[in-house]
Amino acid sequence: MVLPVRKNKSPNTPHECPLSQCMAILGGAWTPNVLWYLSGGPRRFSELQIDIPPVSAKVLTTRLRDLESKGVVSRNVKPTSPPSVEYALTDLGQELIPVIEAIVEVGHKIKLRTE
Amino acid sequence: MVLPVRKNKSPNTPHECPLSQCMAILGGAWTPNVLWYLSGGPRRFSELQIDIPPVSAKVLTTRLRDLESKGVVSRNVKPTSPPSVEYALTDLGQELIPVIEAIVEVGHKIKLRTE
DNA sequence: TTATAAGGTTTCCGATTGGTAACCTAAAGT
DNA sequence: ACTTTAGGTTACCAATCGGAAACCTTATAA
Repeated sequence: MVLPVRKNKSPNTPHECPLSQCMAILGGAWTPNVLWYLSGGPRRFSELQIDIPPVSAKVLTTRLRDLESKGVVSRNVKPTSPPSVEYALTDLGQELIPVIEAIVEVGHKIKLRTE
Repeated sequence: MVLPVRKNKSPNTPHECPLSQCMAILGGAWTPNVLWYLSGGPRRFSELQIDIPPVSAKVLTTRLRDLESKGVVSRNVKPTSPPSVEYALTDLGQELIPVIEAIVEVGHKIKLRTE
């Protein structure tokens, strides 16, 4: 007795995979963390380093540049001395907040299970 | 004029980072896709391969094993010949659905912007 | 005049990923 | 006798990732 493969599509068939679209943004190391901290308001480079101690300067720079090029984060150089740079979520970035919140919420539930 | 670093914590301070907890689950390649298709009901190995054509057998196996060990997915071998194996979301896995849905929704919005 | 600050960049390197392709088992169909 | 099927496993390989540490600039403060 051989089970036939159900050739029908799964009920959930994304149209050209929005999942991958979005995960391309969230994918890199520390990306969700950066977005989370920025969701609390604009934040400077050195402040993000304090918020997320394990992130290296190299990776933090890379992430912020990536997010900027994707239109998720804005970069604002203030004419102080030495110049300070403030990062903030763009409108598109704001749209990601529900995702981050959902992730955080599940993270809590997972903790409750493992404890 | 030197800007003082705001030493206060960001308003959003996760308590021992549920973000990382959850991202540890969602992190691997194709993981969100697998969860998405499983959210439509139980699905067999070969069916998932059809659902997600670019995933290799090796990676799909790895993902499913990972998810199983994390209690997100259940594995059920049916006594057919050759044996067929059905994967399904556990209760914990169900809790991830809102996250996946949030990701999909943002994916759509991103598409609208880039078009 | 030397140090410090902010916000990086660059180089080097090892670890982790993920892909390809070959292989495996046992039973059932042809 | 041979092939197909389901669900993998294994070995090998190249690319990518991310961490550590050193370095850079320019203006002000000590």
